[in-house]
Amino acid sequence: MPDKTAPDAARRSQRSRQAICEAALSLVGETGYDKLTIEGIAARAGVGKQTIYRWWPSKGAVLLDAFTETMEAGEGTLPDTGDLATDLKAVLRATVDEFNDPAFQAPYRALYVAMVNDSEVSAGFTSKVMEPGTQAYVDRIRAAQDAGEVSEDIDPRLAAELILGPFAQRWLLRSQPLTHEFADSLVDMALTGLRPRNPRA
Amino acid sequence: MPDKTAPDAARRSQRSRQAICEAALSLVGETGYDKLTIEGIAARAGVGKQTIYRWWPSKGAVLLDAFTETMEAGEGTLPDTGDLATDLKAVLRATVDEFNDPAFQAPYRALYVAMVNDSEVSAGFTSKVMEPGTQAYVDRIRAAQDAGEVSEDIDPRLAAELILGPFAQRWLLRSQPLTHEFADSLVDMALTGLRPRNPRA
Amino acid sequence: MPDKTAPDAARRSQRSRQAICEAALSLVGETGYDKLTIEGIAARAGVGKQTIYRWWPSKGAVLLDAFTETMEAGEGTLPDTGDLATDLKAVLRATVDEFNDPAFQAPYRALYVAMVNDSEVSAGFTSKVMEPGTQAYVDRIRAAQDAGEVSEDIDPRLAAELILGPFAQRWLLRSQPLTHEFADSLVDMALTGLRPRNPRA
Amino acid sequence: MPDKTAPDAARRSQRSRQAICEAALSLVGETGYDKLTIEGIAARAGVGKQTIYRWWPSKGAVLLDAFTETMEAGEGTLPDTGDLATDLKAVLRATVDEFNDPAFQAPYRALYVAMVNDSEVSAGFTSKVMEPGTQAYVDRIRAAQDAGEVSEDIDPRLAAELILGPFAQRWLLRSQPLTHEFADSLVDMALTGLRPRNPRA
DNA sequence: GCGTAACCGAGACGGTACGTCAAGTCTTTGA
DNA sequence: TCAAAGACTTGACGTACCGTCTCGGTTACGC
Repeated sequence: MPDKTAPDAARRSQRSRQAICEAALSLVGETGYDKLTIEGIAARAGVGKQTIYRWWPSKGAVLLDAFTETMEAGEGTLPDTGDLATDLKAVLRATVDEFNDPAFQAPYRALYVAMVNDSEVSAGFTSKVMEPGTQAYVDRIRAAQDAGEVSEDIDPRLAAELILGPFAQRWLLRSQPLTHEFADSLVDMALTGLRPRNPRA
Repeated sequence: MPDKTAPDAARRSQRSRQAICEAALSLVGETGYDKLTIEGIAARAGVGKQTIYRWWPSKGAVLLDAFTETMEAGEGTLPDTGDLATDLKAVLRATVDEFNDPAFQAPYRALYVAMVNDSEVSAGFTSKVMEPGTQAYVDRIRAAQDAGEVSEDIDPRLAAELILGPFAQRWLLRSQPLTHEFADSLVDMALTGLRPRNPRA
Repeated sequence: MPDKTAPDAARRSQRSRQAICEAALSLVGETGYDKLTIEGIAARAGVGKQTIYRWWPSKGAVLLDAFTETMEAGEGTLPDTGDLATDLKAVLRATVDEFNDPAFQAPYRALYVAMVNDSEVSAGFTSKVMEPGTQAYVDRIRAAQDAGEVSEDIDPRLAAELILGPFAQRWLLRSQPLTHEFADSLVDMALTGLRPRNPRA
Repeated sequence: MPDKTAPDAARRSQRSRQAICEAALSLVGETGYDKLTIEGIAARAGVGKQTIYRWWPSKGAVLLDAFTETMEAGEGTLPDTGDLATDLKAVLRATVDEFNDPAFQAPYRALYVAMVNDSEVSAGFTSKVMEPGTQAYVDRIRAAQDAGEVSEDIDPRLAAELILGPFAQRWLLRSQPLTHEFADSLVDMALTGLRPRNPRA
């Protein structure tokens, strides 16, 4: 006996689910996160509001689902040419281009908002969107460690954050433009560190 | 060139302004950003709604004003004991504690949301809130350069971002807890970089 | 051809409609027409504002509906004792009493205001409220014509107005009190006219 | 002990008074009574709101003042050609034309609303606007009594109402158009009455 | 001829109500 | 049988005015 007349997932209409996700993505691109409404999504999807409320707890959750759907085929690995700096720069430059594309930026920024507000969404976003990307960095760095290109005693995850954190911040704050030069400098600095290579001695 | 019959700032009631800022801060702490309403602020402040709309364009702007007011006395400099790592760790540990304090965290997180949504707020937030803090790091790092503790050819601002970016990211994503250990590791890694200090030694 | 995605009248909640009408009538009696507010009606009726806006275009229209509802059972005929003067006086005296009753007067006066302002309401008021009452007079006068008591060449409708018009004006203007004597005199004068019965000749 | 620090009428600005009256009349013609606002009048007149509140208790009172001002030169008498019917018809036809003029109709209708709502205005309206007009009818009818044209035992004031009441009613209700034919019929019927002139002849 | 007391314009203030929009719940209807 | 359609209550939105108040400035009177 279900506690709350739980919906029967088996009978779920895939057509509706699809339409709702598409509507949510296209609307958030047009109007931004906080003008995104359940009513609007329902109307655009040609669906009753209840169909949304039945399956998602909040508009943030809808957005998260919609977003993850578009990136099913996450390319989980970074290239490995043997030179870590080159590989990281290549990937980060591509990411720069992606985050400068308005069509991609709008829903991503919306998700960020949804996430900061709602720790439910936060968990999903972290594990489904952020984690795969980060893990690819971690793997590549670990490979570099095995090749002796990176010091053994550093934590690869923290190292990944050292690169991705400043990148994300600059994108969020819009404080300075995201450029390829920025990507390159960031990688270089992360690899080298602040301290002089050959201290006095 | 008057934009729209601008209100006369000279006649502005300081009592109201104060009350509105306080109400905004206390409410955002209680209910979170997206349950924060202009009506609620007006009611709590004992003020007509129009008095808010007259002086601020959005609730994000109110929040920004309210927040900046509490940090007028920005501590603009970092300590300088001569050892950069020690100084950065000390400050970052203090920041960790601050960002773990729920009373501080709520309005700050709210501001982040306001900012990601609204590039108007974004600019104000960056220049009034982020910039002073970042600048203190920049100054300290430049001092370290003068002392020969940091390589001459790095950009101090980018270096500051290298530390603050990962920190902000971890706080926003709630992916892992903010601890003193994290602060220390972050500083160490930023100073040293990923590459082995003494390659092939 | 529905103008604007017209609501589906079949699904209309009769409970809400009833409550709104009752609330409107009781409130207008307490506060007068221009202190009557949609918000007040909604609150008193325990109903959302939107439920009012969905079905009525203005507070005048609500009032008109509410008022007509109370007089569904319009007694459409005047007594006919064979003596027109007697019958008219009897009815007009009753009307005097009715219009001196504050409980009746308030909403009626309010409707007058709504009507003078708004020709939409004006038409409804005329056809649903005024017309039935006037028609009863017309019928009785026509009967009197058939009985030879009233001249054949007068227009019964104009005759009805000859009696009701002065009555309504005195009520509206509050210039002099509405009394039974006034009713009697009015009927007498309307029947006899100003001219001497037996002119010189 | 002054009740409310009454303003000093001697120092009143006639320029402002004039401007307010003109603004009130022109605005009520453009927007109707209930869209007429004190703020609007003040703005149009180039006057502070307080200047209105200082001298008038309500917008109805302003309107009444404004209206009476335009009819200072009240034509206090009806023509007397010796034939009452002719004279009454002439005047009533002129009144028909006046009340069909939109420029005149709008403020007059507005005043009616103000009056039905507010018994303060009602008294002023009756005595300053209605009374002079009615009195002219009363005088003319009394003259006709002296000339033997009208029965001695009728009340001239009631007689005046017998004509003016139906006229006002038809104008207010917009139930049927105001025409010269209506004016003529009304006068004829009022003079003759409903009963046959020569019963049983 | 010089305060000084008023009215004046302007408009900010704490409020109320507007008419709209959307949230989230509940009921009716059709396939 | 359940999804759609959509009416319902609730409540915030941003706007328009309310009537009160305070601000300089400008008369115009009384000393």
